[in-house]
Amino acid sequence: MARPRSEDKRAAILAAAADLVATQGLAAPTAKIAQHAGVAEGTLFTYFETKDALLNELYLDIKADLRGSMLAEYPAASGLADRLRHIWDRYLDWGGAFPAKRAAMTQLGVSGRITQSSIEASRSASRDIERLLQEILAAGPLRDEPPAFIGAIMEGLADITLRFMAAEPHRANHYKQAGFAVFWRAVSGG
Amino acid sequence: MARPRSEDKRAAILAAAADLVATQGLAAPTAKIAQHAGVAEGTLFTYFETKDALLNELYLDIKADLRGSMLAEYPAASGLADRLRHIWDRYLDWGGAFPAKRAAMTQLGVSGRITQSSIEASRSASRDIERLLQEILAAGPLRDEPPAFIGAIMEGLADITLRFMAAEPHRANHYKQAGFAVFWRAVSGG
Amino acid sequence: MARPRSEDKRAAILAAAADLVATQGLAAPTAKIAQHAGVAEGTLFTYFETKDALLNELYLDIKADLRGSMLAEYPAASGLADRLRHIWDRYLDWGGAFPAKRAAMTQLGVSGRITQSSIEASRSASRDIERLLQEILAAGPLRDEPPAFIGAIMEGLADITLRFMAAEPHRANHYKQAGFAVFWRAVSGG
Amino acid sequence: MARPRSEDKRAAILAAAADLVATQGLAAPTAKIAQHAGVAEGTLFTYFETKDALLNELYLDIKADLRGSMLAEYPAASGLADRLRHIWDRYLDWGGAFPAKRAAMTQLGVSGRITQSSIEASRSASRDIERLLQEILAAGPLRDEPPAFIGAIMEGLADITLRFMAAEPHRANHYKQAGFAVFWRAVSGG
DNA sequence: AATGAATGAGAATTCATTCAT
DNA sequence: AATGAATGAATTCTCATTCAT
Repeated sequence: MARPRSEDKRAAILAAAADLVATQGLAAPTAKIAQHAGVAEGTLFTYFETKDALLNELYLDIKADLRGSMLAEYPAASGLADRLRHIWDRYLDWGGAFPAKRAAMTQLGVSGRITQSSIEASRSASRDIERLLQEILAAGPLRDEPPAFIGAIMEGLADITLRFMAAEPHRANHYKQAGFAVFWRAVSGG
Repeated sequence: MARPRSEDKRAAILAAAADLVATQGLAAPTAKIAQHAGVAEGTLFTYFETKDALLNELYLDIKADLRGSMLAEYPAASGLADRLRHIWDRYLDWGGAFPAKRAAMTQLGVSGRITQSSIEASRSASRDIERLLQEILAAGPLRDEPPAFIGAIMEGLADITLRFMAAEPHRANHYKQAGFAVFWRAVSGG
Repeated sequence: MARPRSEDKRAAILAAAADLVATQGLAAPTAKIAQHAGVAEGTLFTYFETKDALLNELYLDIKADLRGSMLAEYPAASGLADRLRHIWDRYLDWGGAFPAKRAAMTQLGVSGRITQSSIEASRSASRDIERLLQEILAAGPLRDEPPAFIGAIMEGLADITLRFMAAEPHRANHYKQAGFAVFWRAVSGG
Repeated sequence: MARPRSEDKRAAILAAAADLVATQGLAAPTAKIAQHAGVAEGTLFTYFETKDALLNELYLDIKADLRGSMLAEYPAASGLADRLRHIWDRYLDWGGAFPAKRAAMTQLGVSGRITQSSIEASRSASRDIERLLQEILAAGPLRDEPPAFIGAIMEGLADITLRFMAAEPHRANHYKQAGFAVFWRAVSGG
């Protein structure tokens, strides 16, 4: 089992899962996911051994996608605030561009169905970003906190910001700025 | 004339629901909730018309509980930082004391099964606290943001802090302080 | 148990049962019947030991009611056709006046929940009418058939007639006549 | 490519449903129907979306079966009485041969769970027979009544006849004749 | 490998009946 | 006697997973 042949199908199933988990939560039936992906019910299980396996792979997939977005065109040579701003903006842009992925990520995050090892895996792949954050903030008040704490704060503030951006689209830009200002103050000390 | 409905049973069902939703998510079966509460399966439905009704009432109940905790012994006469600190501490103490309620609240919050009217109801009951926050922060950089935004930031940062407190209990106190410091900087500008 | 005190309540329960059985079939919940009758759920069971007992008593009650209607003002001294017509008219008038009773009677009749002894009881009480029919028809082609057969034919034709009267109210009178003509030909031989 | 849906299973489920509805009424559980049909509980729902859908298809199925029986070997060239007698006999033979189907048909007919569109569908398929009846009876006293009225009369008298045939099997033949005589008089006027 | 029918263990409710008040 | 809360078996339907084709 689990001997995928077509990478396309695998991707289609993951995308369908993201969409349905976003809109219907974890209760989204595998049958619907398969249908949405354009494959047969049974096919889903040749790509993912169980529904939980699918959810875990979806989690890793989305996290990797987000990471990729944040690191693309990273201005390594710019100043501290610019680099932080780059990461922030990329996070929010990604969240705005792929609301289903973001919503699915939230669902999965609190679901209790993501295994410890998936969490570790994602976290260790995020080490880059955390190191970045840590380095950026080495001079600030959070210099002695674990990078995961700083990462969580960014994620949390970004999520809230995205929520308000979505709720009041015409003020999206305002919230994007305001959110960053909050984050910047929180981590830089002013 | 007949047996009156028992407030105890209602409370037991809500408590059981909080526990099970916290550990197993929204998929927690009503049968298990009833059993956990020490009543028959059918009894649950004499107190709550449907599972969704139960979840909504649980949501309101938990929110009200948290509000009560935050406002108890509120030091209305103290200075700004003290009052903010009171709210923060109460939030975290409550979260530490009732981890199941907190976890259930998170699950319910992202579940999509809480009706708009439940959210409104809870929000309007929270107006007090939001007004408080807003008043406290009237001089700071967030003075022009909607109180809900400020409330969400507090909630978000408090949740993250609680997560780290739970993960590293021996450093709980450290995180409580550090979290408040982050919050304070975020909203006060220094 | 089953020691009724108020004849009114008993009657109210029977009436409510007739209404609900007519509209919702035998699946009509006892709780709804009780509510409709203005008594508590439990009260129903002090008047009728079980739901089946209620249904059987309802059956007998309706049958007795119908019998009463058919025999009232019976023109014993008139000619054959007049007497038959009287019975026919009374049946249809009753069915038109109490559609719920008639519908309930139909439901109960095919339900398989009316005991043999209820059926006997009702039949033996109908002996009067059957004897009447038999006597009336003593000269006709059905003179050697069991009275129950003749009774069933009348009931069957009357039910069909009522159905068409209900479906086309403006032609109700026409069907009443036409139905009788059919019945008369069937049993009198022309 | 996968196992095709089996017409046999579908038929087995319908047959099981007919049997159980005949003996236990509409309350017959889907679980028992499935078991009786030799399939898993869930399988029933791959062939029929809901229990109501099953009941409706059962209704249509039985009606079609009966229609087929009545029209087989129809002696189109014979005289009026012969043709009518053919239809009558076929109806009674069918009812005697498939008592479960007949009983189920009765239950379904009064259940209120057959949709208007099922009734229409069946009725329009019966148009042939009704036209036949009407044509046959064109010269009689019912020539101006709607064919549905005539059809209902035949059905009603046939059902009663079947009931008496079943109750007194040794006189079955007698009732079959007597019933037809009643019908013939009723519709032909002599 | 792909399909979708088959499976049966649950899930949320309902409801006749009992029983404490 | 009257009430209506309490009970738990029974019901319809869903869904992850398996398996014949």
